Amino acid sequence: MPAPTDRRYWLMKSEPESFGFDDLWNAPDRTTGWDGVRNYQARNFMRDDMHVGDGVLFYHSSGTPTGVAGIAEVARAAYPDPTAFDPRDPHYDAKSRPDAPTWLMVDVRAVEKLPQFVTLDALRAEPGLAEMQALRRGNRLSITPVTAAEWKLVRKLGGLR
DNA sequence: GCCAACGTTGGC
DNA sequence: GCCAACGTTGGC
Repeated sequence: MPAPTDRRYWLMKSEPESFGFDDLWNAPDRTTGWDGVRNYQARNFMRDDMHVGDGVLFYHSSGTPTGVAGIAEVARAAYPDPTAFDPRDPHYDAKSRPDAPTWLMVDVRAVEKLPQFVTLDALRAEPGLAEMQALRRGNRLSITPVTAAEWKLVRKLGGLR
């Protein structure tokens, strides 16, 4: 674990129809590999800024409702995403090679269930979250940084202290 | 280096 | 299903 002051926070999006927070909670070791990221900004966050122990807001996108469903953490730092090497995989990318991987992934572990699901409406209604990157208009990044203040507020909205 | 076309994301 | 927003691609 990094020192508390080094800990960073993230919001990571997943579509609950394919993999939701409950799926993570029920997974072996409550952990899964976050594969399939094919966006350079998101990759760079994983490669350059994510550390084991960082906090993760597990966000359900395209769900009913959308919002933060649970608390997770980074369980393994960035490593090559093998789905990019498999021609049969929907996330296959010929330009990513095992000797020079383009795409990376991290492992994420569920840590706490939220007593209350934090809907997108609830996030938008909170003045302290007005600047949160994931809420900015037109944002499509699947991984975005969250400040320590935003992290605390979202936890509080979810019924945690 | 510009920029139009295209594909994808994600809220509604 | 629609569509705004945005990243990527590729012709020039």
